[in-house]
Amino acid sequence: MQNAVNNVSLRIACSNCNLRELCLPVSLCGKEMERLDALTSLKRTFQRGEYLYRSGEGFRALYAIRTGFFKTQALHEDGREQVTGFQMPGEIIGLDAISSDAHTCDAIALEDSEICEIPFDRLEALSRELPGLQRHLHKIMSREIVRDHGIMMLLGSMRAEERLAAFLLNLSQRFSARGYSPNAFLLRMTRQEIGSYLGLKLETVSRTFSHFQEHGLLNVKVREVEIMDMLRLRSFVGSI
Amino acid sequence: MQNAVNNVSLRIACSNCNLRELCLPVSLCGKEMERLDALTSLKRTFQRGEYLYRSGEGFRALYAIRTGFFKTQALHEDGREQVTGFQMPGEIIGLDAISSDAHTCDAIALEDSEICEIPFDRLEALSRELPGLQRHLHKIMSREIVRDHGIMMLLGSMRAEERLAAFLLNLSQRFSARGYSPNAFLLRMTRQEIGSYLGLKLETVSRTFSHFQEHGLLNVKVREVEIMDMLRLRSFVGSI
DNA sequence: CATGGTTTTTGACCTATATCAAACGCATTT
DNA sequence: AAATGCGTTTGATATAGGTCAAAAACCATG
Repeated sequence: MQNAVNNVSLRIACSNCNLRELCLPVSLCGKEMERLDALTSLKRTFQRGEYLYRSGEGFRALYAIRTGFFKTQALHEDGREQVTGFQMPGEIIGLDAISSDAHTCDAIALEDSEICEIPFDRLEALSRELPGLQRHLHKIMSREIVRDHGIMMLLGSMRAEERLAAFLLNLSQRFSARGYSPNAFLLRMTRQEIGSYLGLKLETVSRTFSHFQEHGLLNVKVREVEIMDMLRLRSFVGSI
Repeated sequence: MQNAVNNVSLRIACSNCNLRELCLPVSLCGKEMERLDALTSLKRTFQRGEYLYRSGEGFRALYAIRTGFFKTQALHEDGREQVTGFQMPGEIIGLDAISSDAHTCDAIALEDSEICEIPFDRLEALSRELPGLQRHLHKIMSREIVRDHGIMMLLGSMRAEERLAAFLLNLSQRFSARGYSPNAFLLRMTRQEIGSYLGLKLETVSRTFSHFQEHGLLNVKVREVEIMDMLRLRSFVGSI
């Protein structure tokens, strides 16, 4: 909602960023990492509700999330919007804009967040020199394609309970990879946003949470989720 | 279904391929195109029903479709399968495999087809030398991401009629870009495959075709489609 | 700590699409 | 020409999830 200009420049290098095992620098040696540092000097902070970019804006850079949480949403001309993803620290966002040199969706901070700007032409130039970086960039793009196929599968052939279970397990796994508990976490998004992402109405999301709670799979208290029975939740996904 | 080994090597270079404006060579000069030719010498033919690759197979190459028609499908462990795309000449397939060095879906010829194999490590090496090729490869991957977001939107928030209209308009536009009529074309896939792609059951696809025909939007005769009222069909997509 | 606005939950009812089933059409084989 | 088989169409019925509505919980603000 807001559009404040309280974006600060901070000096934190890839080489001592605690996300380097998840983010772009994967598999780079010290010397190479320094060169990546030189590209990614610009950090910016965003308050909850602020836009990182908007659909239609020119493409200049990819963004690595350092802290916080974002959502991306595509808008239909008729006003309908679809959440296409929720991004957390270490993930790269803006890849969709490469194809047309313009962003094709909005990226909005779901909580106060900090990003790291990666000018794309300089990233391309560096990746021509560093095969390891080049390969990793390709892997990141490919991973996004695989992720999208997973969501297509979810939207195309799963029932509401399976969708929500898959969503929660995915969040759990990503929190876990970042050193947080896989069993208890805070949802940063509304029921409406979860529903948009999963192709469900917010009431259905809410009801499905309640069902899971009734069956002892989860403890849900609005935004706080605790997974009580991970195995049974897993068996939900793809069990019919 | 079959797994014949009637794959022939043919000598057709990118430089004289009539798909060069759609495929990888976009924006390469003569000298550069020759170098790409050197990579893509292996062409193979596939009969209807043959697999180009299968989920789980090791990743070595991308494939450019020269003639024919393919589908890609992802399989769920429980046997459910979801068609993730239909590919036609000039399109590049196999991008999902980069992330894990293994294919994550099956690619199956829907009619007798011919592909052009592009060994990925050599493509990466060449794209380190040719910035134009590098950028184009990135655009191709990004375009795939944007395409997938479109399908997510379709699956997540459109009704059956909108989905089918969007699907037909997309085919129409792609046939048109290849010099074929945008108004009349042959469907290469079954109702079941269309349904899987659109998140609908085959009966719903069939009924929706019938509705469109009743309303004078289409003439459908099994696999032959003629679009009678393109504008009204367009107004269907995203009209509520 | 009262207020107003947003988000979530729950209930009652409705509809788009799924499911089940049968007939039909077209192509291939015998 | 009959038989076989797959894909398609159409009808009758069922249901998962949508819609509408109201209450409850939560959050930010003065």
